[in-house]
Amino acid sequence: MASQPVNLKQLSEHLGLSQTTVSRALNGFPEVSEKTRKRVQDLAAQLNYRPSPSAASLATGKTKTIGHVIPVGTHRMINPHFSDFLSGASEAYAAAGYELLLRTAGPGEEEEIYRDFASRRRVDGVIVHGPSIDDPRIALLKSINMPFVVHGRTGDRAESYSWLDVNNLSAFEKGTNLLIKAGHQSIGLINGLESMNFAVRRRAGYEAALNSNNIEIKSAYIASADMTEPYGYKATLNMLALDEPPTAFMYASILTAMGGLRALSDCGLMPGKDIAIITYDDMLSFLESSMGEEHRPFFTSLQSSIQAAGRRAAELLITQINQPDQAPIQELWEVDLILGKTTS
Amino acid sequence: MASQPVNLKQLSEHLGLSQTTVSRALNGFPEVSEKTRKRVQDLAAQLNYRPSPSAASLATGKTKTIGHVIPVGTHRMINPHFSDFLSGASEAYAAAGYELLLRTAGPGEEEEIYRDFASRRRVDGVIVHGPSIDDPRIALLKSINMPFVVHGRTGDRAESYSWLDVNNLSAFEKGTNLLIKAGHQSIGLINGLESMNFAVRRRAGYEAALNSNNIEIKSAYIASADMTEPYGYKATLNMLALDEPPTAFMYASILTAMGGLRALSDCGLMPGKDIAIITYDDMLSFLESSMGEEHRPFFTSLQSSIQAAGRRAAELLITQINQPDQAPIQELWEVDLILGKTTS
DNA sequence: CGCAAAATCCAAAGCGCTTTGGAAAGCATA
DNA sequence: TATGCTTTCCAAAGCGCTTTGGATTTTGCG
Repeated sequence: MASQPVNLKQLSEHLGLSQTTVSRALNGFPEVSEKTRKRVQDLAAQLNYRPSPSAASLATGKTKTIGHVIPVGTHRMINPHFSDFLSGASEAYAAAGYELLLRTAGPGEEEEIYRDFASRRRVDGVIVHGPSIDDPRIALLKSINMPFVVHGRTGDRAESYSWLDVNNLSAFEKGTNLLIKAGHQSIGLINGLESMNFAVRRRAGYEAALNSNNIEIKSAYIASADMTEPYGYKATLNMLALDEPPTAFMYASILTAMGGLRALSDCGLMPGKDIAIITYDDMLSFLESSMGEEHRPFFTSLQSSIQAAGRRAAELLITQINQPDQAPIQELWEVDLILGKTTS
Repeated sequence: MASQPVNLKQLSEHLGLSQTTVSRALNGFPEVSEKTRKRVQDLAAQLNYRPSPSAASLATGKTKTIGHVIPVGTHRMINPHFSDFLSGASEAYAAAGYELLLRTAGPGEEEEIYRDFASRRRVDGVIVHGPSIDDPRIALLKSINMPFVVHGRTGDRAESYSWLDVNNLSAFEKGTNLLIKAGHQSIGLINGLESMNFAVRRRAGYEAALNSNNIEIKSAYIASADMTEPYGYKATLNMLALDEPPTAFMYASILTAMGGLRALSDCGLMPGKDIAIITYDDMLSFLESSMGEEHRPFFTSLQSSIQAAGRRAAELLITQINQPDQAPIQELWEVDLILGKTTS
């Protein structure tokens, strides 16, 4: 069944047709009759003919490939948030006949990789991960004319390119307000890295809620770093050691929240009783539904699926590649507040 | 500086040389003088010339691309273990001028993807992830003549293909023996999915240790599932609810071990005091060194870097692609037992 | 039936690279 | 100076597709 690969020439000879006609039949051109199209498709399927991507892309200039450049820092760590995003994106690519090229980039390597992609025409477009406050990649990609969609967005001129983001500000404002309404006045924020745009917006939401309730913002209650479990653990321990420790915590990721849990356990504190916790939850699949039990999730959380975001961002990029003159598309997703056991 | 892309023809015209000579100069062929080679390289760098991958692969039949097909199950979850493996592999590819093509495969989709890769000549080779007990992919890849390296291995005839694996059996035997020497007779095993080859070997190591110490193997002390946090939590809770609960636990992954920690905390048990814990640790980068504090790691663990495994597997595959007639290579890595705080 | 228009199909020219089979130039030797 | 080897370079033929411009056949209609 899975015989030797067949090329267009051989296929067309089998059919007694020209390569032109066969190519057009398979690519859905109108100038070929339905009868011959059917005949071509059938034999193509039977001989297991598949067009060579190199030849097709040489002829068309399109690669049907999307590049993902994931930042890995010095320790070459791929944050698990990316894997779920990739999983979603990869699903959308498969559905549209695209493929995903993955590169990891240490600090400062990204620009060179994008230039490389562009000058070799290696990919048709890229997804920009983890935009910083005013990310230089945007200008670069525009200048080299490479289609892109940003997951997240940068500070200003966000209308000039396509992005997909969650409403981080309103999410954290919502969460903080819930804690305040429950009577908390001292709320710790275990934020992500504040050179990242999303972290800045989350902090802004947190501060907006405090301000509108006339609660003083204390820098001792705010931590910022890469969202790992150990960081969550240490930052929580540090704040609990303050003279006036927070009575509630907001976490920027479920990973750091899990570290926080470990810290509470060390201190003999019960989440939901002694300390309230709200965490942002990207719905990382390997943790399942917020580590939920049957009916009630464990964490009270602000949740939005990063996998769904990956899927949608991929779709946006593909439409943009196919319709280059179309105006940039922006999508802002609202975030759900889900009540769990970590707030009373 | 980053001007419009230049092709070979233009470059050779600039130099007053033929395309042949320029191509050979850049690809290190001996029949071109060092003087002209230098001249070619300089101008190529100056004009930012980069050969088109599609054209090169059409001409050579090589794609300089490696495929990774990661199983994602029904919920399309990419286990974070894969991300670290990918990160390591991607580093090796970059160093060797290769690139990484990522596909996710739901249940039963893998075979079709491999066939697709082969008939379209999309990649030069693939890495096989998560081999099951007697994995059909091995035979398939051999039959379609696709170079591959397996991360892990299958049951038998493992000498007939290239793989890189850790010594799961000796690791779990070592760990279990440590617990037995510390006086534990009831040891729970929170294993991975036992359709996976590595999980079978881990269980075999665990049972070997029990057997050689004349301890009865109780099926109630053994759990098996995909290695997620919630599974670790539930399985631990279940065993703790037994009439004679285990006094020690072995976990197949640090993710499940974290779930176990949460279960212990629910039951008011202190790891390292009331209950001993050893976990297999893939050194997932986002959890840092076994969630270690300053000098002493938290978990007592069997550790082996999955990122390093990714790097090495990639290297093995590349050598195999370049030397196709060479005998298959196998590498078995021993696993270190690191003492932490979770065993007294 | 005859003719223009529409429907089908095709030959051949690229796309940008590698590689085969020579040709021309440089060199030492006799 | 002529001879035979190297050295150094080149023209041209692919690799497998898409696409332009044109040829051929079929159809519609008076």
